[in-house]
Amino acid sequence: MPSNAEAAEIFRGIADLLDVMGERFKPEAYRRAARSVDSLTEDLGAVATRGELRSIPGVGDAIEEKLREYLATGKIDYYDRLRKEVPAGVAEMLGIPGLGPKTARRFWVELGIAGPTELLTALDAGRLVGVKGFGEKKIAQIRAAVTASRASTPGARLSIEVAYPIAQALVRALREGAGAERVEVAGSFRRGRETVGDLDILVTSEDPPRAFDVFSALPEVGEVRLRGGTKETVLLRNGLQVDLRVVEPASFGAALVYFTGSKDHNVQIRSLAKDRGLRVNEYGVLRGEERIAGRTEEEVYAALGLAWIPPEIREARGEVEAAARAPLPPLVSESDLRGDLHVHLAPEADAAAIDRLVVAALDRGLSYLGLIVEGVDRNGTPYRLSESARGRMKAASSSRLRLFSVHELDLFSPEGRNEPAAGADWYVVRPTSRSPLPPPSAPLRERIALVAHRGGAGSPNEGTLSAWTAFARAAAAAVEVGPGTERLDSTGARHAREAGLSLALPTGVAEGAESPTGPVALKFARRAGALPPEIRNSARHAPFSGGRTVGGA
DNA sequence: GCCGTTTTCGGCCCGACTGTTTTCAGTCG
Repeated sequence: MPSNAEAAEIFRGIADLLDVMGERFKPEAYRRAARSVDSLTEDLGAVATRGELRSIPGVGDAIEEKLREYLATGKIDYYDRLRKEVPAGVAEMLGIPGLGPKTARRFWVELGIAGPTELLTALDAGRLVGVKGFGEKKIAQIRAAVTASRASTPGARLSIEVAYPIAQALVRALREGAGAERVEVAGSFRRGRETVGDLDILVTSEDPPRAFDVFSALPEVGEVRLRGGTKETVLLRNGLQVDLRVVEPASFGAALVYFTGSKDHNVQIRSLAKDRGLRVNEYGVLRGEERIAGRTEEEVYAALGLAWIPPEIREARGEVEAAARAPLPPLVSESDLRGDLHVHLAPEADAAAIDRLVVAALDRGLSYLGLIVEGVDRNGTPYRLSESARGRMKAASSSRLRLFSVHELDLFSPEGRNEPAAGADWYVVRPTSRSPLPPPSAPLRERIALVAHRGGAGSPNEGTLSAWTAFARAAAAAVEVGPGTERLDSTGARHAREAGLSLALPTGVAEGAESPTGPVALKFARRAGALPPEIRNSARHAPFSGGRTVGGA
């Protein structure tokens, strides 16, 4: 069964092998194609059927040919031939930090070292001593790296909702302790990718060494990997790598653009700059030696003739062309949200918990909440909100904040409930089987607030996603976006938008001020390019009432 | 191998950091 992920994986394998063989530009070409294939919202097979493989960024004649071969046969002959030329272990050595293609090739060709295991043996036998370019420190460094990469799993990425509180804590500590005026987390974290490989933090500071000292002394920090005049790299105790860079205020915007990426986005704006006789680097936009922009991101984009581009969509998917034509329409932001359709409280939540929730919701400027009073929890155990909490709901509901009761229904479960029970204002439904999903009954359809995904671990595959969005369309219901396996990630959200569905965003209001749920859900929706009118719980839509959708999409 | 309203051929981001070096190569992001 061919899959987009497998095709991308093969391309990355080809890139690694070409790297070792000393090719200059082909490896990047294959990696670019791999990234594009990974970010598709539909199966390659469907794209191929329409004859549109060439429209995928980074796919030209040669790679289109290889994609067709892969779809037809499940493999790519070119890859198999490369693998015969280069031992698997040689490419594997690229995974060792600090060891790149040049070194891997030298080990293989000059010393006959064909993998991490042989490398370790060679190190123990002292075979690297006296080899040109390998001094004492370099040898020690390689030994440490090869040992460490065997112990840990290199390249492991952390989910953004796990990284979120860590990033918040580091930012707070830098603001308070290091005298840093501006502190910003850049990189894929800022772009709102589902996972982050490391954190890139930018600060402005009069005294970089002090900022580094304060940072290295934080309890989260395990070891300092390297420290220069402007950059420090540390490894947190949990294994996450964090880069801290000190930037002057006049360059802060340029540095933020540069380190936010994505790589493909940066390449695109650089080549645009070049066309205009300009140069872009992390210090600014330069005409000759003169810096014409750099303090803010807006300034940097403006100097290139572009409107400011939100970080979440900087993926070289047409956003640069759009920003060259006109200002981009504002993506959904926190201030657009008017309510939450799907609030979970613990089963033991009492009347006081309702009161706390009301305060939190009013603090955030929300005007309605849909509270789950009955449903099924993640383990399939029936869930029911306590009597005292349910009793308090009526009294606590006011014209400033309306509280609605919501039933969660597992559709097409063995018990097979596809009919609304009495006593709920609206319903959150979770399709539990794959296609074909029969559409909901008419009385239920009227009162579905949103559809939540019920998947196993990881993102749903395209088949599941399609069946699920088809069901949501039949129900005229919004689909929920955000972290966790019961919601759509940004790729799923993009798919849903393309299918014409509106989205529902959790606010995390019941989870406390530190909860990553709301901010992460927002990033996912923005990454999918969602505008306020497409969000069911934005100001553009009134809440459900009397069993009817008001202003629904 | 990809890409182009200034190119169908000749480019392809560029600077920090480290280590091994007498001026630079490799790696990384």
